[in-house]
Amino acid sequence: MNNTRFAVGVHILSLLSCHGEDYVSSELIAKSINMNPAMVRKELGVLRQTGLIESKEGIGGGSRLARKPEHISFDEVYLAVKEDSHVLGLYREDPNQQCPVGAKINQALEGLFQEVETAFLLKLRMMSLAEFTKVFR
Amino acid sequence: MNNTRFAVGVHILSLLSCHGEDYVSSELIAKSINMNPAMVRKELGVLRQTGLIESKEGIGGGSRLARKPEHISFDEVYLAVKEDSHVLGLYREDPNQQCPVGAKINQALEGLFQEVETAFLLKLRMMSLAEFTKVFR
DNA sequence: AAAAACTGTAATATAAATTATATCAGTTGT
DNA sequence: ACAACTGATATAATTTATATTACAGTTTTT
Repeated sequence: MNNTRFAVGVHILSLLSCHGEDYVSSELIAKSINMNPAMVRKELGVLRQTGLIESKEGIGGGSRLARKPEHISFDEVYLAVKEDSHVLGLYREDPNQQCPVGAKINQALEGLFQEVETAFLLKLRMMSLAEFTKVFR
Repeated sequence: MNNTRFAVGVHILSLLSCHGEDYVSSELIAKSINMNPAMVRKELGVLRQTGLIESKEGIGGGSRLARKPEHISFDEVYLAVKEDSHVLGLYREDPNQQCPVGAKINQALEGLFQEVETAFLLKLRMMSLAEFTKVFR
């Protein structure tokens, strides 16, 4: 995760949260983030697919939260944007199988990564969008 | 963290752990990881600066653990390799200060990131190199 | 004291990931 | 029919990560 996607996701959801049930255009969102509207729409697509937001086309269209911010937690946001990345990064592709460590390192790392990610998600699950957006009011 | 540095760090430390008090050359390490020796030495430099390993130049030289693996935990490894990256990624550089959300988002994200990272490090601190390397024996 | 086996570091090149921009067809309200 | 939107795609620019090469400096051995 060496990108801004989680930050962007949270920014988007915070904005939508602040706009209640109104639909917010990608252009308005883009201006707030200072980001290209096309990229915002791409990220909106991801959030929509995970069921966090809903969008409407045409005049007066845009996006809004699919649920109350009380019921949106950050683990969902993370899972939506993480794709195949990992909190602890990547593995090396082909460690030396002749070496006792090289032969088993990736399997061992996978276990470690899994365990850490589980704890990590548990922490994120405890944090809601509603709680987070209090700062903006 | 969209790189292999944590994995590489753990791989190096595991190898050293398996070699007890012997010095292990960067070339041997590089072969195990399947990585260029110069890059390995660069990473060794980072681990050395954090006090996790010690190195010796010249013939018969190389690196070894500075402490027993029982006393090396993964939060140290993470802190050594993370540099300025963050578990949850990066912030956007200049959100719109005219927007109530844009004006405060980075400050709010910083709090969130901090809290998550603290929990994350706590989890890593509970995992020792000694425990991890059991798989290799 | 010279050779050999190492490290430490820097410079440069290549590859991959991230972000930006431009474009346009399709939808919906007026 | 027009205007304000979304959704999607293609392409470019930028940044980050990885690889490679080279060489001066250190330490042991002969």
